[in-house]
Amino acid sequence: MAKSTYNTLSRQALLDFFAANPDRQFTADGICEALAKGRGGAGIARSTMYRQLSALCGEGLIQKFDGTDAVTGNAVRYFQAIGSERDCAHHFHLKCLFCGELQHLECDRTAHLLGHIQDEHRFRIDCGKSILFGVCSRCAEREEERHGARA
Amino acid sequence: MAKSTYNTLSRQALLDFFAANPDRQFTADGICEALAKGRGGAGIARSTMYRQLSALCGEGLIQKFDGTDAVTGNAVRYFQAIGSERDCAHHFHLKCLFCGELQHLECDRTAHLLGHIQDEHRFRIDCGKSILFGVCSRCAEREEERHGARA
DNA sequence: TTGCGTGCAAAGGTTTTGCATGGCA
DNA sequence: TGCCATGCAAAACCTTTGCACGCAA
Repeated sequence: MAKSTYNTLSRQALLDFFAANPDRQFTADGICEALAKGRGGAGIARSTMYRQLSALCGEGLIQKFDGTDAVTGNAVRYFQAIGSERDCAHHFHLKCLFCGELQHLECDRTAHLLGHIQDEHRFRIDCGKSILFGVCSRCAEREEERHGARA
Repeated sequence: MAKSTYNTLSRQALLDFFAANPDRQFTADGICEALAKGRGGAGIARSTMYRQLSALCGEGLIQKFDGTDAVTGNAVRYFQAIGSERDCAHHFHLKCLFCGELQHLECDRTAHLLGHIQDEHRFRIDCGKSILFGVCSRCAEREEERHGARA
C-alpha cells in the first residue's frame, strides 16, 4: 500500500507542514514560500513540490481542489490536509470568499439534508470534493461597516 | 446598465450558444470548438472568447467557476448560462462527477437549511458560486451494474 | 466619424516533464 | 548498491494583454 517508498526530507517537511495547518488550504506556491521561510531559505523546488503533493493526494493524506487566487484572480489548485480523526466525507465545507477561511459544517441538520438529497433526489454528494462558497460572519461585519448604509 | 455597447456577431453567437445550452457548462476552449463547428469553421478567436465571457460574467448573464477537466486533468474555468427565470442564487447545484450533468436542487428543505446555516452558523452561502459534486442516479446505477456485487 | 470589438501574436502564471545528479534504504 | 526522489531548465497548458485593423452605431 505504501506508495512512497522513501521518507525523504521534502516529504517529511510537507507532512509536518500539513500536520501543523490542518484547517487551512494552500497553493503549491504558498507552501513553497512557507517552507522556504520556515527552513531558513532552504525550500523545495516547484517540481518536487508538485510531485510530492500529487503523491500525497494519491495516498489520501491530502486533498486537492480547484479555486481562484483571491489576489491575482488566477486559477490555482488548493491543497489541504485530510484529518484522520475528522470525517470530512460526511459534512459540508464552507469557504469564505473574502478571507479564505475554511469551516467544517458539522451539524445534524446538514447531515439529515444529505440523507434527504440522496434518498429523494437520488444524488450522492461527495463532501470531500464539494465546497460551499460564501461570506463568513467576520467578513460580513467588516463589509457592513465599510458600506455603512443599506442593511 | 448596458455594459457591452455593441451587439456584435461574436456576442450574439455566444448568447445564442448559451441560450441553446442552459443546463450545461463549458470551457472557453469547448465553446470555441462548438462555435467553429456550428458556423462552418468560422469560429471566434480565443482572446475574443475570453473577453466576451468576461463581459457576460460582468453583466450577470453567465457565471464562471473553477474545475478540473475530466479528460486532461488540467485546471480550467467553466462557464454556464444563468437562467433569467431561474433564481440560481437561492438553491444548490449538484454536478455529477461522471457525466457532468448539472442539477438544480430546488427544494424546500434545502432552502430551510440555507436559512439555518446563515442564522445559526453565521455564514451566508453564495449559491451561484457553490457546486456540490457527487454521483447522479444514472451513473450510480451504471457503476453498480459494472461492479456487479457489493450492493 | 468615434471608439469599441476583433484577431493575431506575445506574454503571463500555473503545472508538468526530461534528464542528470543526489540521497534513502 | 539499486532505485527513487530531487533540482534545474524547458515545455505545456490556460488565460491575459498589446497593438493595429475593422465594424457597429
